[in-house]
Amino acid sequence: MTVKAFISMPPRPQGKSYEPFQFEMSIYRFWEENGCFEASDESAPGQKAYSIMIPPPNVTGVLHMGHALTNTIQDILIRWHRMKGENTLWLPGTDHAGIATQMVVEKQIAKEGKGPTGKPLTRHDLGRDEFLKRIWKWKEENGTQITEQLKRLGSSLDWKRERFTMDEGLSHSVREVFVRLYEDGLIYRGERIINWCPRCQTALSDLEVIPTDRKGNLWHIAYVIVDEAGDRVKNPDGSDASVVIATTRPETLLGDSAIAVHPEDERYAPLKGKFAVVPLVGRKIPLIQDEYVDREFGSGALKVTPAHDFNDSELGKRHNLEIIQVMGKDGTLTEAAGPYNWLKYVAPQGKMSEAREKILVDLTEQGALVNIEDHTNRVGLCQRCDAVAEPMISKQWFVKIETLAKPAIEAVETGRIEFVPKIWEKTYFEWMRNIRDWCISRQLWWGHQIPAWYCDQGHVTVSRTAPEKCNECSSVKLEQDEDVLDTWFSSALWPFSTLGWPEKTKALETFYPNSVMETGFDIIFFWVARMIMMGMHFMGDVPFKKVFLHAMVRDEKGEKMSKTRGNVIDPLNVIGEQGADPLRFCLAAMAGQGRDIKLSMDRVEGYHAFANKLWNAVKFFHMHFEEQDAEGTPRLPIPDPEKGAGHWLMQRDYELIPQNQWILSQLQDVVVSVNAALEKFEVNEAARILHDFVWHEFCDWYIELIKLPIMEDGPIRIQVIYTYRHVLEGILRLLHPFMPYVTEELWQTLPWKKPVTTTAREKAGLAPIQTLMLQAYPTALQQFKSLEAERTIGTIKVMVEALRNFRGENNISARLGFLVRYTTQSPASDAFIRMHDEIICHLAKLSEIRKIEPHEMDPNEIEAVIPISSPPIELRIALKGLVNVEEESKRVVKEIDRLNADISFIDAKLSKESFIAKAPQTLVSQEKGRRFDLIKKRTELEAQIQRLSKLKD
RNA sequence: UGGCGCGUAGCUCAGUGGGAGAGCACUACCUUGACACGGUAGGGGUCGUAGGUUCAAUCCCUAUCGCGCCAACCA
Repeated sequence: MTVKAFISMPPRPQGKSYEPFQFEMSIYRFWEENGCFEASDESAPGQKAYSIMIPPPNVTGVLHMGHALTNTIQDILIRWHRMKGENTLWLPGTDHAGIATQMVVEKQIAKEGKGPTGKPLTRHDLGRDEFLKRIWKWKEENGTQITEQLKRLGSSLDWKRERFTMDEGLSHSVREVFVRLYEDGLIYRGERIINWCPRCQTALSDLEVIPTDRKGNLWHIAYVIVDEAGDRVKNPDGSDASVVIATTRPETLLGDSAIAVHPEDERYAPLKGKFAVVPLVGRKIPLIQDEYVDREFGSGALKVTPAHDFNDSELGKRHNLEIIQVMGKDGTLTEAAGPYNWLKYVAPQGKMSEAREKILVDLTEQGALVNIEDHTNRVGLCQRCDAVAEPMISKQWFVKIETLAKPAIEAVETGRIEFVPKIWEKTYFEWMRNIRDWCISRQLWWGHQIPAWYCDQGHVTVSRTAPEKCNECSSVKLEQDEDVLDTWFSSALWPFSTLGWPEKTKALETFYPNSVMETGFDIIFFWVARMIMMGMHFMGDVPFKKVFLHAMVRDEKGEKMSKTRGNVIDPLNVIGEQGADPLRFCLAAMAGQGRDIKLSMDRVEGYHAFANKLWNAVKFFHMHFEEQDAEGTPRLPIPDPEKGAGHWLMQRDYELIPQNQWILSQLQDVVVSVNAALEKFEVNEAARILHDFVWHEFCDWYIELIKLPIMEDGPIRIQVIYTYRHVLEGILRLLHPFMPYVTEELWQTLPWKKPVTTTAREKAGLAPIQTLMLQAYPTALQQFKSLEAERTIGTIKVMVEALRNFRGENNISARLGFLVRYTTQSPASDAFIRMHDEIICHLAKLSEIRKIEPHEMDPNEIEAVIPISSPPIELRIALKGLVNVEEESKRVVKEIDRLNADISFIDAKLSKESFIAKAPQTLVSQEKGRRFDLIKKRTELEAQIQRLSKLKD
């Protein structure tokens, strides 16, 4: 087998600073061309498989912040697992998005010309086949936009496995599922009340209707009461009896088939068995009694319109009422509306419909309209077009959900599927336990056409392929159902249809169940629940083991970003300005569980600065590693540590200088906590730990700590270079899932890179490749843990910080080095300073630090005294010519104030007997020890104040 | 109506039953040989309010206010 070499990255000189646009695109190409994203259908022996299916974005989609967040989180998980050596699959794809896509193309053709009636062209003018061709064409031309944008973000998706919900394979899965569910009696066709969008002209599922508060009116309308024979019923006072009902939709009265009152409502007791007359149409309808009616609302009487209201429909069934369909599918009233036929019942927001207006005028004329109130009520809006969706009786296909829901509920109850954060399980159960049948047919053309055929006798034949004759009567005059399936029907199959189901593929065996489903909580019902139901039913196993639900990205005001609101922050603009890595890191850092993300550009900029910081830390390495003398020869050649710098260091960890031991020790803690955080999906915690380590430990302290030793000639320099190199490797690997581009770019510049491979590469006969993205994710090396070095560097930090505080508070120029003398009675402390005097001087910018014995001290010299408790040392700085006594007094007073506050706080605690008695003993003695140190420090500072004040006199 | 979440520095957000943290912004000093996209020092919060549990509460419990989300059959 010939082994193909990898396509190497074009060499690039390292720029002065972090400029992401210089390299992001070419790095992505480098990864993709070399097949770095590809998973293997079969894992190697002993190798774990890890898989995530992308929540397929709409083909019509444009990358928004929600996509950016979800894909960043998924990419972090995927890259982390891939680096852990697992056979990792992240499968890309897009969703055909029925209504959305159809609408886009309909708008397009409407602009193109006029139809035969002179109106803009519609899909009906083109015909089904032609229209579908147009959509496919649109899809070929525009459907890659979103995937290109995902690439820009750095998403390491296995593009060779990209799927589309209407591609051949997935369409095959859809038909298979439909037919099997039909055969199992879990899909049926029936006439039921559904939501209808008069603008989209299709049925909608319950979920696709958004309940929205709208200001409107409550119209009170009087219905005359008659008896069986049609004669008017009189009140006791002799007047005509009537019932007043309140409605928000007066036009529906045309379809009334009863008036309902509460059975125990005494006001209406005399009217039992009587009838009401619907105004305008004069229909006689029964007065019924039902406990559903709320006596407190309005007059306590309710008009019942079974054809156009979900509750009324239930009432209608219970009381066997007539169903009168007065609202047509086209947005106008039907023949059943009599004289009002053809009037429009749809209206733009804020306006009254033609039908309603006419009916109100007529009601007023007849004197039936007795009162009008302002009233805010909730109307259902079509999720796609915002039109008011009307409940309507219609013949549609439904999925019988109860049977499917049961195992899906159990899967979560038993913990076979775990929601993260767990809080969402409650939401899931709540919905699943009250779930209603799912209306899956849509009166659209773009989608999976329902595999049901009708013969001229009206028989139904459901089949995987076009049948030749009717199953029942063998008629050959067959026509396929014109409707298509709800887009979510095909999405529900995504975890297995994408892997080749119903074929028993190797990929399916390897990657089902998926490891994680990462998505937004807003589609738990639309998608997550349905995937679980379908997965349990068809695969007999959960579709995924974990559901990780991320927060919602909102704008700076905390409002939901949406196209209609026009408050969308375009991630591509952010990437263009700041780079993909800063955006990713920001989203990761803000993805705390249980809180919405208000995106702040300031923070993205902050992470840009972070990337730049990292960039410069690598630049510093190169500067020293490649240092040359005047003739251009390397200052000191550093040999390649054949088995890696880490191995080299491990061999002689006991002889490393404390700076090196310290940073290696700290790195182990970071490795442990980052892995632990990722395990718990706490990407924000992992990001925080890495940011703080890189900036505040590695850059702020380590680099400063080794600036002197790295200049030395000889073994110390080599050991520093190796340590630096090793820690840099660790940082870049740890950070890679979060900031893939900059870490790869920087890693490529480093010496001693080792090529690596994957199962997929091996099987494809590809050579190992030099890339950071496939290097092993760091695991802790306990041997590098050194508490002693941590103590040493910790002590140095304390002293340096005290001296810096002295300098800062006294406004001593950073360039002015001064002499510090110290006194101590502890030989160990003395030795400590002698050992680390160079570092201390360098970090605190001192000219010198030297011991002074008490008898050598000049009693007339005015000194600042800085007491350090551990090690027990007093640092002394001659003030003359350095600082003004008043300034220093102020600093010391401030310090004493702080100490006093601390001491009284501790005293308050220690003086309480209950504390001594009940608090843990370790805490009590710890507090006592602290008090002792603080008092000692204070005594010294007070003496200092005494001396300073004497001087002022 | 029910369920849930949030309320911590000017802003955006971490966090914890034992003296409140970061980034940005702010003040002062520093263009120091990685980095001014930087460094050092500093200012700034009674952790929404009121009770309770506890030796100890920003954290746990209860109530309350404010904001937001979700699910609902009040026409």
